[in-house]
Formats: sequence, C-alpha cells, structure tokens
Amino acid sequence: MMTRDKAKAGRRGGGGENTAIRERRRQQLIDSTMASIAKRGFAETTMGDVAKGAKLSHGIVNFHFNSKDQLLVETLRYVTEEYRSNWTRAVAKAGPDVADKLAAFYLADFDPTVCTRNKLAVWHAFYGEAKSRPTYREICGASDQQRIDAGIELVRRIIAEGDYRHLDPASTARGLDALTDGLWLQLLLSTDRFDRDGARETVRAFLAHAFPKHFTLAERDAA
Amino acid sequence: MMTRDKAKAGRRGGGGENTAIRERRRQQLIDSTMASIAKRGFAETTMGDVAKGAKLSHGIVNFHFNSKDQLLVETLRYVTEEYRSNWTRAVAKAGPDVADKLAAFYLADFDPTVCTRNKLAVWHAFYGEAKSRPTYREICGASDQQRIDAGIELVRRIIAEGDYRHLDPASTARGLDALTDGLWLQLLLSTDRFDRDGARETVRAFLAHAFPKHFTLAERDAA
Amino acid sequence: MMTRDKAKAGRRGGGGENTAIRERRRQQLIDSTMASIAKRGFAETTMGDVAKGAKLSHGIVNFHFNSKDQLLVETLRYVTEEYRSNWTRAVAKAGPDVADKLAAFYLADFDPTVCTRNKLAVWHAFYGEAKSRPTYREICGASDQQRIDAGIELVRRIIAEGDYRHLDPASTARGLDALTDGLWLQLLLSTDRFDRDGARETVRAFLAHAFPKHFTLAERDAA
Amino acid sequence: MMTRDKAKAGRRGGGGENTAIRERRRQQLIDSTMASIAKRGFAETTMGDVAKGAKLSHGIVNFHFNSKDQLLVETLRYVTEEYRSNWTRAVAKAGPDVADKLAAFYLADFDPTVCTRNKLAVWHAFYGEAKSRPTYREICGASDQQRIDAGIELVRRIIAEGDYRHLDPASTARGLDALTDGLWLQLLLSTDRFDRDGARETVRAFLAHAFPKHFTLAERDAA
DNA sequence: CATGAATGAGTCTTCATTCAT
DNA sequence: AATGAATGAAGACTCATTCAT
Repeated sequence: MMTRDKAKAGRRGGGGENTAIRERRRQQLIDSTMASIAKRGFAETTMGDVAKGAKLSHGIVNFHFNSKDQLLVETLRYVTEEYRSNWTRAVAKAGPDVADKLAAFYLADFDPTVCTRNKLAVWHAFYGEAKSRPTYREICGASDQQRIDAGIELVRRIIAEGDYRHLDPASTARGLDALTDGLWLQLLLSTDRFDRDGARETVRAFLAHAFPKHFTLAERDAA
Repeated sequence: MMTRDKAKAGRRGGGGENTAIRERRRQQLIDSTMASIAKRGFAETTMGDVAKGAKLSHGIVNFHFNSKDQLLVETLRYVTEEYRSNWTRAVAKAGPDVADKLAAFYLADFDPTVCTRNKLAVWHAFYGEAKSRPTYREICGASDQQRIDAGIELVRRIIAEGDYRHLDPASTARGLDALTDGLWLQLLLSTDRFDRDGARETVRAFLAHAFPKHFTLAERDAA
Repeated sequence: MMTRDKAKAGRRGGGGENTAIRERRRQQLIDSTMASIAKRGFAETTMGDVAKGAKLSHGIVNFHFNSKDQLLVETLRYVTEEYRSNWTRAVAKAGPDVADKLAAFYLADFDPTVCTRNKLAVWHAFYGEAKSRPTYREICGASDQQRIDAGIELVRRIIAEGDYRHLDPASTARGLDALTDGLWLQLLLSTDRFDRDGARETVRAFLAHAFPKHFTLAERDAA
Repeated sequence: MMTRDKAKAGRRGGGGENTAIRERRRQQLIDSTMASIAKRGFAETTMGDVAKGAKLSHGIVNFHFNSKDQLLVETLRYVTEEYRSNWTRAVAKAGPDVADKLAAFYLADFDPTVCTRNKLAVWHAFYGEAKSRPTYREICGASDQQRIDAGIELVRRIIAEGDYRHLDPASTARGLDALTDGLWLQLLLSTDRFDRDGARETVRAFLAHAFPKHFTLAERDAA
C-alpha cells in the first residue's frame, strides 16, 4: 500500500531504489508481525518469530524499526490506516442514499481486506494489553473519533429522513458500532468457519430492526 | 472446581484452618492477578507483580498454583464461574415473563459484580492471546455453550410469543451477544466514566428495535 | 570489610543471616569484578565473566546489583572507601611529626591493601572511560577533595616548619600526588615485578628533594 | 608507518590522487576515533560513532582499516609517533646545555600538539584496557624504551655535571616520568580549565628540587 | 571509492521455577 | 506455610563485519 509510489521511483539510481527496498522490508516485517500475533498472541510474539516469519535475520528488525515497541506501533498504525481508508472509500463509493451509505459504513468492517484473522488478532491484541492502551489511543484516537462522528452523522440523517424520532443518534450509532465490534470478536474466537457473510447478515438484520422504513429483512425460509 | 485441595486438607481434624488460609491465599492471589492484568496487561504481568500485589512473598505463588499457567487458568475459571452464576441467578430471579427473563439475561452482563474494569480486562486479555485460546476454550467452552443455548431458547420463545416470524432465533441471539460483547469492549477502552447504565440503555433500545411488541423505548427529551 | 558487623548479626534467625549472606555475595561479586577488570579490562568485562569468576549463576548478579552499571558503581565505591580509610588510618597511626605524617600520607598509596594489580586496574578503568567520568566524580568527588585538602595542609605545615618559603603548598602537594599517580600507572603497566618498594623509594627521594631538612636520601652504593 | 599503501597506490600513474584521498580518509577516521574515545570512552566507541563523526558512511571504516582493532591500533600508533617526534624535536631544538635539554624533554609532554584532551584520553583508554595491553606494548614498546633511555641518559649527564652524587639516574628519571604521567592524568580528569601551564610549572619546580644547581624556582609572591 | 542493507554472534536483563531454611 | 536466594532459559538489542550495487 505504502510502496506503490516508491516502486515507481525505483530503478532510477539515487535514493528511490533504497527507499523502495526499505518500504518492502518494512511491509514484510509488519505482515509477519500480524501473522505472529494471530498465531501466538501478543505476549508470545518475539522479534525472532517476526524475523523468521519474514525470512530475514533478527538484526534487521531493529535496523528497520529500532525496537520491538516501534514495530508494534507501526503495525497498529498500518491496520488503523487501512481500516480508515476502507470504510471511507466504501461510504464514498456507495449510492447517494443515506441508507446505502449507512449500510456501506457498517458492512465495510467485514470486507475481506480488513476483516482477516490476522488483522482482527492485531486489534484485539492491542485492546487486551493494558500497557499498550496509551499507545493505542495515541495512534487510533483521531481515527476512532472520525469514525464515531461519521457514524453519528449518518444515523442522524437517516433518523431525520425516516422520522425515527424515538431514536437517539449517538446512542444508536454507539450500539451499532458495539455490534460490529462484538461480531469481530466472535469471528476472532470462531474455530471453524470465518463467517464474514453471517456477520454481515446480522448487521443488516439489526439495521432493519432499527430503521424498518429503510431496510427490510430477507424473507426467511420456513426451515 | 477448587475443591480438590480442600478435600485433601480437610483430612486434618483441626477444623480446616489450613484450608481456610489456603483458600484465602488463593483468592488473594487471583484478585491480585486480575488487578495486575487490568493495570499492566497480560504480557507484562509477572509472578512477582502478583505476589507483590497480594503482599505476599515471591515463592508463594508457585506454592499455591504450581505454575503461572495454572494461576492464569484458575483466574479465568474464577471469572467464568462468577459470570455464569450471575446471569443464571438473574434469569431465575426475573419475573415469569419471557421478556423479563430475556432482559435480565442480557442486562446481567452489566451487573457491578461481573462488570468491573479488572474483570473485563481479564476477559479481553484471554481473547487477545491466541496462545491461550485453547485454554480459553477448554475452560469456557461448556459455559459459553450453555449461555448460547439459553439465549437462543429465550429468543425463540419471545419470537413465538410475539410472532416475530421474520426473525431467526440463532442469528438474533448471536447479534445480541455481539452487542453486549461490543459494549464491554467500549467500557474497557473508555477513559473517563465507566458507564454501565449507558450500556444497559443501549441494550434495552436494541431489544425494543427487535421485539417492539415487548419492549418500548423510553420517551426521548426533545433536547 | 563491610561484612564484619553483619557477620556478628548472623546466626540469630530473623534478618541478620539473610543480610550476612547478601553482603557476602555482594563482596564476592565485587571481588570478581575487580579481578575481571584487571584481567580483561573494562570494555571486555561481561556479567557472565563476573558471575563465573564468583562461581555463581549470572542471574544472581542482577539480583544483587540490579544492573551492570550498578555493579560497577559499587565496585568503584568499594575501592574508594578502602583507599580513603587506608590513608586516613596511616596518617593517624604515624608519629606526631609532620614529616612522619606526610611520609605516611604519600607512602600509604603503596600499602599492599590498596596497591594491588586488581585495584589499580579498577582505578584506571574508570579514569580511562570517559562515559563513566560523571559517575566517577559523583562517587570519588568528596573523597578526592578530602585527600587534596589533607595533602595541602600537611605540606603547608612542613613548609612552615622547615621554612621552605619558595614552595607553594598547593602546587607542591599536587605534584606529589601526580607522582604517586604516575607511579601507580607504572606499576599497572609493569610486566614483570610489581615493585611497590621501588615506588616507595622514589616517593621518599622526591620528598627529600623538596624537603631536604626533613628527609635525607639513603646513601647510595657506589655500584 | 602508513607508507606501505602509499607505495602500492603510487604505481598508478594518475598522480596518486587515490593515495591522497585514502590518506585523508584514514586521518579523518583516526581523528574521529580520538574524538569519540575522548567523548564516550573506549568501551562505548563503536564503528558507527567513528564513521558518523567523520561524516562518512558506515561501511567505510572496514574498507580503510579492515577491522576495528586495526583502527584502534593505527590510532595508538598515530599518537605514539606524534608523541615521539614531539619530544625528539624538542630536545634537538633546545640549547646545548644538559639542563636545557632535560627541561625540554620533560616539558614537551605539555606541548599543545600532543597534550590535548582527545589525545590524553586515547593514552589512558589504552592504559585502562587490560585486553589491549599486549597491543599497547607491541606498538609503544620500542618508543617507550627509547624515551626511558633518553631520560636516563640526560639525568645521568646532569648528575655528572652537577655532582648530585646521591641521585640514582634510573630512579630519578623514572620519578620524573611518573610525575608527568600523573600530571597528564590530572589534566584528563580536570573539569574546568585544561591547565597545561600549571603542569609545566610543577615540572619545573620538581626539576629545581632535584637539581638545584641547574634550576631555580621562580620567586613566589608573598600573596 | 563509497553506500547502506543484511547478518549473526554476543551481551544485558527479565523472570518462572526450585529449594534450603 | 512461608521466605527469598539461586538458577538458567529466553528474549531484546547492539554492533563488527560483509557484500551487492
């Protein structure tokens, strides 16, 4: 993601090529970090694991990230930015109707880009580690707030449009976010299938409950 | 659970004083473990921290729990059991109506007994640590399944009663559980207030969306 | 040296014994540190070397000293204190004459207690390491100043007594201290004998040059 | 010394530009090494520090010196040679009298060329590092011996001339060398001024004590 | 000549666990 | 039951050295 521009710059001597390889290595290492966190967890992830996963020597990790903490921070920064750009784009791409945008907003959480076992594991690793809470806030704070604001605004607009006057925008948006967070957790803990579609259905169902004039439930089979 | 040692110690006629002190120590240590996980996180919690937190000596933890893993396991077992007994009792105590029982079932998650920062931290520490996922399943598996079944059953009954024929019991129950999980996560990550009441309101609101014949939203102020 | 008082306290249960063993270990480790610095030098001295030299596991060093820096600091503190108490006692024990005290003062530097290869190596290791200069000053500052003052005072008195009016006390004392420092360095760098007596003779000779009314040179053989 | 490579490079007709740049680089690196030893000490001086100090790239040091040890050796060789040529020239330039030559010999140690903080730091770094003692001897051995011989010879001549029959040449020369060594150490450890002149005065005073017929003390102010 | 990415041996430090008292 | 000294495995990090470009 971050390498595209640099790749172009490569080939021509100077610094472009070096930059390109640096970025490639960084991404390799971040990917390996996510994989290791998903496989072993935060506490058990060592620099050696990460290096081995990236098929590089362990010295190189410090060369590129200075410290383990830095590596972890950059990993969080990476998923954060990817997440933000994912829902932003989804909302932008959605049709002009509020309902479309709202659905896009909440369903984007289950796009295969951001909703993978590895990435979910990274999120929950940071949630779980009290020690990294301050770091988490520093990195995700602005991004989180932007998302909260966007959610409230969309809910406010759909409430206005549908005249759902009994609903409170902030509280409703908060609940919908809690719902997707909880579904992420269920996906993370699931042993068998990683059922993104089931999660999406559940989100749609709850949107239909809250905003019945805009969303309808799929007809149920009489199974 | 936890009764094995008791049985052994009980043999000495003296009146189980040893047992009493053993149990007290074990609880002290478990409490200290939860506090440390909440304060420092899973990865940073050492045996030394736990011992110091309990104002006991270094070596005592192994004496009572054999190993760190064991201590962690017992801690998880403790919150699991407390959690299970909490919602079980809540449902039992609730009025005979399905709606009452359903509300009790989901709102119990926010009882001050089980819903404290320390305990939420313990849950999420285990969620976050992939390595302890097997342990988690072993300990919580049965309990989780019991809760899922109970939830589905209650939802099934309220669907029948209210003729919400478009709703799928399993999926709806799953969504409601995701909602409470997500609200727990929000509580854990909250910096300022630990707003249990707000969480409860959100749960009630979603129950009202899903089961409008059974629950109604509190009238909103035209603020 | 530091253990004498504690040794007495030992034997009686409580904390005395523990303290005694702690002190014994600390001294063991400090001795081993001095030996290693003398053998390998500052830069090459590792915690492992120190531990092995003391026939203890390496973990124990951090247990007793928290860090390598701390161990080094305590080692310097040890030689500093030993040095100070050595010349102090020497001056006190010397006869009442200024000349006796002055000789005792400068010759004490070559007492077998403080003037060993290991200890000289420690001093020069700290002199040589710019990084540890601040630490050096912090630890030795007061002690050094005390010695400088004592030297100047003795020289002042012998000048008054001998009417060596062309001599400046501070400058002369400084020179005599430089002389002993330089002799220490020669001893440290010597490969064959560790000739303390030769060093002492040189000091006596220079005292005789500076204060001819108080000191006379030994008659030279016409070899 | 240092001429071997030159000879090799000189082969290429071009005019020895390569040689020039090589020599410049080597000197840059040696200067940076001395500066780093003075600033950080021996143990803390890394190849990276040296390279950065010389504003050159990381890999260049090995390119020019093959190894860190080699760099250190060359640095010591450099100060050694500079030191030797300094006192040699000073003695040669001095007047024909023994006293003049002797004074020149001992005072040369405090010439601004050789007596700088950086260079003093280099000397004491090597003194302090037992590990590099063999290297030190290998490099400085001949030079040291030459100086000792020269000192003894000068002292022998002034003794003969002044009929100081109670003095032993070797012992006296040794003491004077110890004096200058000790004064170097004092300069190295000094925090405020780097008082070369004060050191010179002290040397002159001790020469006057030992050889009163040749040197007289400056009249003291009755301050 | 020069750069800087890459390697891997070696060091400090932490910490679970054991055990004598 | 309890203490705390001791052990040793394991991890983060540093840094001299190599080498492709």
